[in-house]
Amino acid sequence: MSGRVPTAFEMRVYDYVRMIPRGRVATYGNVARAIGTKATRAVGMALSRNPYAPEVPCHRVVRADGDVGGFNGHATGSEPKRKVKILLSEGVEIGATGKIDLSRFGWVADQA
DNA sequence: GTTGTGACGGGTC
DNA sequence: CGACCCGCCACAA
Repeated sequence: MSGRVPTAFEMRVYDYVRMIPRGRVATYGNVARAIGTKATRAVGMALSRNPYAPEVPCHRVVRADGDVGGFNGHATGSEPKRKVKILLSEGVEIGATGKIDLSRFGWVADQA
């Protein structure tokens, strides 16, 4: 199994993402800001390494544009975005382009 | 210790 | 509108 131990930074990301409620989504920049950093990319990197899946709902973390991001973004034609389906299952509305209305589903820890 | 890259964001051309 | 660039922090080689 993985001999790699998650760093404190990654733990902050997981801890925040883990408490995202169902039917809501947070943006990378939002998470980065919430844990006290500006590295939106580092947040994505931590989620890519997400050893706590599916406990940590990485699919609930989307881009600031409302796009699902790159965790499954190679859905060309016949292969639908798996994470998108999960989000739809959780009650998140997604446009035909795969965009999410952050003004409605965008979640912030401050509201928790 | 240095270099490059990354599941990003925002600004500019 | 889309394409391009820069900057951000963290991590792997």
